[in-house]
Amino acid sequence: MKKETSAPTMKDVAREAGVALGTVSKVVNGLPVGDSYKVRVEDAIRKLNYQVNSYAQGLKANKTYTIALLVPNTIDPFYSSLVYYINIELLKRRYRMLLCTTDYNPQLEQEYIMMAQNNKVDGIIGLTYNPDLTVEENTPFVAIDRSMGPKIPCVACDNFAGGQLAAEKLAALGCKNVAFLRIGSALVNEPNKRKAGFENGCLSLGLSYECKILSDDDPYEEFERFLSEHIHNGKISFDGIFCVTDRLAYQVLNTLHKLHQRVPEDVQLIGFDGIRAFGSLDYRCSTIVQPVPEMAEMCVDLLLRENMMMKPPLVCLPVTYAYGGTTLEATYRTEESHAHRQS
Amino acid sequence: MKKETSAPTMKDVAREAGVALGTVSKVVNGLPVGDSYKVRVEDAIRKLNYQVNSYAQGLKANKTYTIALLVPNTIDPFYSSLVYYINIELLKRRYRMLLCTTDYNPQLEQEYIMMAQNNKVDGIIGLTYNPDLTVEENTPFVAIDRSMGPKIPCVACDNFAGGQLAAEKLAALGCKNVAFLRIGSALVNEPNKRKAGFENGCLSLGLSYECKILSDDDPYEEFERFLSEHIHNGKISFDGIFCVTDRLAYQVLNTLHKLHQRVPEDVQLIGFDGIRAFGSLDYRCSTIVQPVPEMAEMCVDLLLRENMMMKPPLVCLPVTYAYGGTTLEATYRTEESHAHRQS
DNA sequence: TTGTATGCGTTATCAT
DNA sequence: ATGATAACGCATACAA
Repeated sequence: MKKETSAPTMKDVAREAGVALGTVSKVVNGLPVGDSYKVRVEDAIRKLNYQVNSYAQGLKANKTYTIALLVPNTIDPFYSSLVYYINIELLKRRYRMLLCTTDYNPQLEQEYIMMAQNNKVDGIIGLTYNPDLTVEENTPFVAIDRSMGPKIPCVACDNFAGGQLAAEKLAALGCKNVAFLRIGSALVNEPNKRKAGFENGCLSLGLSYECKILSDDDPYEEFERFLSEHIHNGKISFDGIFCVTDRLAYQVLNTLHKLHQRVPEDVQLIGFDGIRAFGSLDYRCSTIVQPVPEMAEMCVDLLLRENMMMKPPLVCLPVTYAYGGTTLEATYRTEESHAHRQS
Repeated sequence: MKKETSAPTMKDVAREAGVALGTVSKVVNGLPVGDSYKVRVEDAIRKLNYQVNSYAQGLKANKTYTIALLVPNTIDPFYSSLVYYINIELLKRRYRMLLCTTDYNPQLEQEYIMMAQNNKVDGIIGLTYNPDLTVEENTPFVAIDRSMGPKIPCVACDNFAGGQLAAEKLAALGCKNVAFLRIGSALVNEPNKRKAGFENGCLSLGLSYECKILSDDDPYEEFERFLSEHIHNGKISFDGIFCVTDRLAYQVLNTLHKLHQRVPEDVQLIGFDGIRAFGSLDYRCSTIVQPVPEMAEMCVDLLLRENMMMKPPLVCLPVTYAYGGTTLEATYRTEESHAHRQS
C-alpha cells in the first residue's frame, strides 16, 4: 500500500503494460513506437485512467503551459470581459490561466509578477497600475493599456481615434458646444489619449469644448457641481458630453436626470468601452466600443508567438461606435438595439 | 554558460552562500539553522533574487497550492463577482487560482475536472451544469448552486427563503396579484427553489399568483407575449412580479416600459442576485441579494479545511432584500441608494 | 525499435 | 546542527 491514494504514474502504466518507462513516455508524446506496444500502452492508460502530471513535465521542460493574467479585479465589466476572451484564446492554444486580481495594489502587482517570474508560468499578461513595476527581461510579458518600456509590447484599443470618433459623432449629430469628463489616476497610460483625440477632433471640426478632469480620489460630487454650474434657467449649456468611460457616463446620466435634463433631447452623451447590461444585453449608453475579443487574441498571440522578428512596442486596435440610447440616432436605433439583444 | 537564462535554483544559492543544499532548504522553510548560516543563505537569496520553484515543490509534496475554479464565464456579473471573491479568499490562504471557463459546455466541464484530478491542483470549486459529471472521490470538490451527491458539499444562498422573502416584500408593499417569471434549464439545482419559496410565501400570505416558466432555448419574446396578454385596456393585471434573476428583471423592465406600464407605480418588480451597475454602483432593480463574499469564503473553507468531521452536503447562506427603484419603498430609498453608491 | 539511466528543483532521511 | 543522497514524475540521450 505505497501510493494507494495518489494518481497513477508512468511507472504504473509501464508495469501494467509490461513495457519500459521510456516507451510509455514516447506513446504519450506521440513519438514512433511499435504498433503492438502502442496498443498495449494505450490500453493500460485507459485502464488506469492515467494522465500526465504536467508539473513534472514542466519541471523537465521548463514550460508549464500556464500564463498569469494580472487585472485589478473581475468585478468591473471591462476587466471581466478581458478575462473571458483571454481565457478563450488560451484554451485554443491549450494553455491554462492563473488569475491574479491585484485590486490596484502596487505591492500585490509586484508580488504576482515575482511569483510568475521563476519559470512558474510561461508568460504574463498584465493590466497594471504600479509605475515602478519591475519585470525581468526573460519572462515574456504583454501589457494592456499601458506602455512599460520598448521591450514590452503594449496592447490597447485606438484610444486616440476613439476620442476623435466621439467628437465626430457628436458634431454629426448636431452638437455645437460639448464637454469632456474624465476621472482617473495620474498614471501615464493609453486611455489618457481619449482626451487628446477628442480635443483634436473638436478643434478640426470647429466644435467648442470644455474639459473637466478629476483625480481618482476626488468625490464624484465634483462632476455634479460642474454640471449644475452649467445649467442656467433650467437649461444645460452643453448639447453633448463625452465621458471617458461608460461607467462615468452612467453616473453622469443619473445626475443629469436628477438635474431634470433630458438625454438625448437636451444633451447627448457618449461613453467609452462598450459595456453591455449583464455582459451581453444592450449597451447602456451610446459608446465607443473597445474590440475586446481582438485585443485578447492579440495579447495571447504576442505572448506566445516565438521567433518574432521584433515585438511591436504598441498595438492599437480599431474602435467602433455603437448607439445606446443616449444620442440622437434614429436611423440606427431599431437595427442596432435588435442586434445587441442576443449574444 | 550552462543555465544563463534560467532562474536561480537552490543549488545556486548553496554555492553562492558556501553551504549545503539541505541547509538552504531549511532556511527557506523556516526550519532551525545556525544563525551565521542563516544570514549567509538569506544574503545569497537576496543577491540572486532566488525564489522557490513551487512546481518542483509540488512534485515532492503532491501539493501545488493551486485550486481550479470552474464557471461558465466571467461575463455574467454573478459569475464574475464569485470569481472575484473566491480569488480574494484564496489569496488570504496563499493559494492560487486556475480559472476554467466552461461556456456551459458539458464536455469542457468534464475535461477541466479530469485535468485537475491528477494532483495538478489541490481542489476544485465548480459551478457546473453537466448532470453526468464524474468526479473522483479523492479530489476535494465543492459545488456551487447544485448538489452533486452526498459526499460533495454544495454551497448556495438560501434560495427558498429568498423566494419567500420576495413574496413577503411584495405583499407588504401592497400587492394582491403577483406573477413569477423564470427562465432556466431543466437541470435540478438550488436556484430552482426560488419558485417553491415564492409559492410557499404567496400561499401562506393569501397572495394570488401565477407562474410563467420558459426553458433555456425559448425566445424571450414568450415573456413579452405573456405580459401583453395580461394587459387589458392598457392596464396590467399584476401589481407585482418576481423574476428569477436580475437579468430577467432587467429585460422585463424594458418590456414593461415598451408596453407603457409604469414601474413601480403600476406594477412592482423584484429580481434575484443583487447585481449592481458596473459591478459596484447602484442596484438596477429591487432584488434579493446573494451573499457572494460569504459564499466564496464558505467554498474555500470547505475545500481547504482538513480533518473536518463531516463535510455538510448543503450549506445555505442568508439572503437580504435591497431596494433598487422598482418597488415602492419610500422609507428605504435615500438611505439605501446612498449606501450603495460607494464600494 | 526498445530499454536504461540521468537530471530537472525540491524535500526528507540519513550519516556525520 | 550540517552535509550528502535518494526520491517525486517525467523526458531524453544513450546503450542494447
